[in-house]
Amino acid sequence: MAETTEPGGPTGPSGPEEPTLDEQIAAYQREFRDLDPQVEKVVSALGRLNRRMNVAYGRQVAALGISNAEWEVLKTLVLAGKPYRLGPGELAKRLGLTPAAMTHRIDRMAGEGLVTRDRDENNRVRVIVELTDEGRTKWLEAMEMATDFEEDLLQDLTPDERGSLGEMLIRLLRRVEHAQPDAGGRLTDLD
Amino acid sequence: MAETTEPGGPTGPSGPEEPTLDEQIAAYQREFRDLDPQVEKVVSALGRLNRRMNVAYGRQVAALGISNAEWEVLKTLVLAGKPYRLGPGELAKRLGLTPAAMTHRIDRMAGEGLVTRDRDENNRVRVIVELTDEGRTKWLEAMEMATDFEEDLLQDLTPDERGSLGEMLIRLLRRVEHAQPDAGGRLTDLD
DNA sequence: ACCGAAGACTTCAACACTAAAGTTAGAACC
DNA sequence: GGTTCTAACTTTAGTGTTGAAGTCTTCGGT
Repeated sequence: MAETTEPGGPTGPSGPEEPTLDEQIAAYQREFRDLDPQVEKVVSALGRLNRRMNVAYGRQVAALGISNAEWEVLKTLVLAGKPYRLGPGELAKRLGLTPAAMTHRIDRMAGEGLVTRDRDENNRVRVIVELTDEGRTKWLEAMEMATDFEEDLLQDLTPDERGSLGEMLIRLLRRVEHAQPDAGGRLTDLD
Repeated sequence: MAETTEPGGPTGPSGPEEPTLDEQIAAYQREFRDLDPQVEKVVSALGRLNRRMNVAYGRQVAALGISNAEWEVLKTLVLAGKPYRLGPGELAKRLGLTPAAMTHRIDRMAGEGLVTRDRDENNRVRVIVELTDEGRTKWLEAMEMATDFEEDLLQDLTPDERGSLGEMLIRLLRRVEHAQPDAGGRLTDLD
């Protein structure tokens, strides 16, 4: 409830509250002098936004009976274009996973009928993972939900604002990609 | 030189390449008509940017001998303000973890001397996790690296641009928070 | 052709997280 | 004052991921 944390009385049965974004920035400034609040605002908002969005995506695809992880695989295969085929190694690289994790994920998805796993005829070392029709249908359903959600998310922004937001994000992206040439980028952690 | 099954001829010795952001959007438009490229640009850039940033953060804190996950805990405790104390349950809620995961994470961090774990004197059901001096020092070191990185990241943006970027992100954040009142927001998946 | 080396995936052991059941201290009630 | 309820944390079982070792196909030298 909208009650400020009252120190002193044994009033509050509830603990401390999660800080809002502004409170968080104020707290950092208190604890760490050398901080540009404008920079921190952008970075913190980016982080929070992405976390919330991932939670939202996760819930949506869960309604289709697939996990966020599986959806990522479907997206990657579709992005590869027809005939929607990639090897486990390539998939792993694009998804930022180890080959071992990829093997297991493909196992699962093949068991669910979302993809097939076959050896390459011409080179029997290689394995080919291919999207099934069912997998493509799932992708399409997820994509429809996702785009609806994304449209709604950006609803408050004018076309001009959308354009300049996208342009600025891409500039940031370029900068981080230039500084970090993707050398074995494992995601140590989640968000 | 067994070429990968590549439609379009023996183009190159290397396999298919990871799509750039523009290629990705073009591919989605090819596969999925009902797509606003401007929206997709914003969303895709957001996702990629966050992924790269997390990899970067992970590498930086790894240099200090801690994981990204541990850094999150340190940040949360510092944000709580002096005397840098929170219960496992509250920590779990703020980090989006289950209490079980929190127990184990605290175990580890207590073993490393980053936090202490004690029972509350007044209420022996509760446990208090408190940042140690060493933990606070780690946080400070990580914070210095992080802010340097963030300053560098935003270097190409003018102060006006930074302001409007932050403002727009906060608008998006509000929208997603309004739509999703954080009802048990578990991160089903990472990225 | 044969043998060694490299590449691509899989298997194995260890670790981290989730969901659900279990434990224990404090509160509420009669 | 004892029984039951609730809250806060821990333990257990199962899933998913990493890093390292293992397997099997293909390539390159002699």
